[in-house]
Amino acid sequence: MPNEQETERPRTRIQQRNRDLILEAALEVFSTHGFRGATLDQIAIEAGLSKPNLLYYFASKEAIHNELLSGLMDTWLDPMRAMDSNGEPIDEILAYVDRKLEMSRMYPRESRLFANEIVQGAPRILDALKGELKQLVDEKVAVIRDWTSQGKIASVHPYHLIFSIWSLTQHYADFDVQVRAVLGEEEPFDAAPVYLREVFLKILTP
Amino acid sequence: MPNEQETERPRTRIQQRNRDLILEAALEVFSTHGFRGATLDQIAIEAGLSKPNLLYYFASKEAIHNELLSGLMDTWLDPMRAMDSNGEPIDEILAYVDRKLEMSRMYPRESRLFANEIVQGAPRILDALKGELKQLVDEKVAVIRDWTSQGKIASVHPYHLIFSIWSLTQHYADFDVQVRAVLGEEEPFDAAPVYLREVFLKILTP
DNA sequence: CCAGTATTTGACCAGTCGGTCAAAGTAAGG
DNA sequence: CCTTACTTTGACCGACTGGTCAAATACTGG
Repeated sequence: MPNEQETERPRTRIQQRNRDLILEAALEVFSTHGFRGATLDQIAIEAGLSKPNLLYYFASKEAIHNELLSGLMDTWLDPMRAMDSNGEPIDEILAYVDRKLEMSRMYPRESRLFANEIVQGAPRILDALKGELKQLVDEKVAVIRDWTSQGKIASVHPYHLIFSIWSLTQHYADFDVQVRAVLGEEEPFDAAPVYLREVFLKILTP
Repeated sequence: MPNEQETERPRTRIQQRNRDLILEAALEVFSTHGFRGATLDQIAIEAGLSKPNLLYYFASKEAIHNELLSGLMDTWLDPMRAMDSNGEPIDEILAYVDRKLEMSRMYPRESRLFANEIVQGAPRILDALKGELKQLVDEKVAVIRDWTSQGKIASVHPYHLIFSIWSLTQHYADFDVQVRAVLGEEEPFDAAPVYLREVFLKILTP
């Protein structure tokens, strides 16, 4: 049984392929219906496998969801980790905004998966938010405070600055339907990068 | 049968009270689990009524959800409607931001109800987004364009300006759990109004 | 080619889902 | 007080839920 030891990677090519198929399908379904709204049957159909076959590779519905979330958490925080405390402050933050927006454009389903989880109270990743996430944010906040005190960027509340970046970039993935409904034909991601760069430049310029 | 004609208001006090109880309970449940993740049994328990009794007042699960959404849509757009094209441009926009943020603080469940619906593809309110919402936004965008061309506010993409306002204000309701996890003890809504006012002042100042 | 292992699935299970219905209970007006 | 309309509910329905299991099938190394 391949799912007995969750920590080690699958061995065979079949296991690798099917786990990938399942996670891909699960991402699709979980991101559009939330955890409780998603069903194993849906995921099975989407993956082109039988339901018992899903449960041969993963112990439970929750196990699939957990795998997705924890696997994603790392990737998701990469753009923030890449902020360089030795770089030029404004450039570093603007580059972070760019990376984050690009992430939303490339991986909207991943963004919505997190959005669903957090909007619904984050019952399954609250620990990661209070731990891993908070730790990284605290670290970067210290860097931003440093930049502020050196007069390199305007004096803004560092935590809320970060919330702004998350909020504005993820909005284009999470609320994509609404944005498109309002814009009509116009493509959201055409003007968004330019607009956001402009906005954060104004916010950060001392 | 009180739910036969959906357009007219309930007559008796009992009907009024029970419909309110149900909608209140449904708001609680739908906003934390999304449409598919919510169950009638949960809503019934939350409302202190039996499940068949729910369905005596509302035709179906979807009818309850629809009633909530359409009832909310109006209230939700009020802060934007209140923008006065004859007022002082920057004041008007900043006041709109304030009202919107206050809305998120006072009615976080309503905000999450919409967030759930839209993140999940807005299958039940897409028409309202493309119609009512788009119309109102288009109207206000025209006003903003006017202000811009008069040099009263900085030249920013009006649609994306509005998306910013929605995004930043609703973030504090929809992602409340995450914001609190990162901030620790600090109360989000203490600094948020000040920060947002500061941000939009910078964005709008010509 | 064959034995042993990895993979797949049909049949099935108990619990829950949204929803129905007839019957019982309650309120109100004359 | 009694009729009539409104309200409530226990019992129930078929469909679906996450999950199990034994048997069947495919794959692999020797």
